[in-house]
Amino acid sequence: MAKENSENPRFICGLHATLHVISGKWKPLILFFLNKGPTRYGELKRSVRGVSDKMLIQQLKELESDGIVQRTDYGEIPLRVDYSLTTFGASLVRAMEPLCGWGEEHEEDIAAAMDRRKTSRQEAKPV
Amino acid sequence: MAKENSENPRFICGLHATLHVISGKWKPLILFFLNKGPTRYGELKRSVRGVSDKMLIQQLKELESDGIVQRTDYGEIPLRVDYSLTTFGASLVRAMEPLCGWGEEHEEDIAAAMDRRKTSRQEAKPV
DNA sequence: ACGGGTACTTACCAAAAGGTGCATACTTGA
DNA sequence: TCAAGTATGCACCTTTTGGTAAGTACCCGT
Repeated sequence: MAKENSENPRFICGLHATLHVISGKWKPLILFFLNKGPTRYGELKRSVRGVSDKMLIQQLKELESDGIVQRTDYGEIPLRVDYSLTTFGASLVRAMEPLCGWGEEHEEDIAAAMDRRKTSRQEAKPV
Repeated sequence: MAKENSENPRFICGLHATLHVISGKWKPLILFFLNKGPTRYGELKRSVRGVSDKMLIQQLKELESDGIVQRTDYGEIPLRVDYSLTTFGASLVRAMEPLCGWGEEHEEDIAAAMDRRKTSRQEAKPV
């Protein structure tokens, strides 16, 4: 039942495919900052507040292996690496814009709904 | 460190917010089918192949609490319920379209990248 | 009365995602 | 030499998510 990926390794709709690329707790943030231009690892880490090294590296690697971001090692004496969007990545970011817009417009409703769910979960597990 | 949601309960960018609404293993699929029109529970279950009752109901409830879908109980003698997109939900689906398009165009690259990751994970844990 | 269909609900479990913190290897500045 | 900074790796653990399987309550046809 869990192995029917032999016949249809593809997705139901394109969104399904896209979500595999952009979902991950820090990916939208990373994409958001990289969209502003190439960013050094440490700089990125300071921008994406709250992310740990492990998570940042992990998500960057995934984005890299998906061809969304590009890692550049300058091979310089004091370690120097930066990350930037590939052309492919830039096209993704462009396609994401309407969804960003929608999210911005309805941020409050979404936040309210999230709070509602968070609250009821807390009520379910009191102590 | 994990409780800094007191000052900024909002999101970094709209995408961040949107992803909270559409991420969930079956949500894109559900949205995809509901976009075709109101659908009865059982019908939806048969459409979204492989989903269990628990998951389908759970995701529908979340979408409902987010105001994306609408549950209609016809109160008829043999139980009859259907689900449809709200106006809000329809606007979300519209905003999702470019991302769907991007996903469709690059389905193969995405699938290839996913396979690459799946394979290396299997190699890492042989037995 | 029984099997099957409707729309769920629940308890229990496994897998995936994410978090913490320490370790590396190499640097520069004090 | 010691601390601090660069970019990463790794082991371990918790949280979240998803899956399995069973049960409920109602109805219908046989």
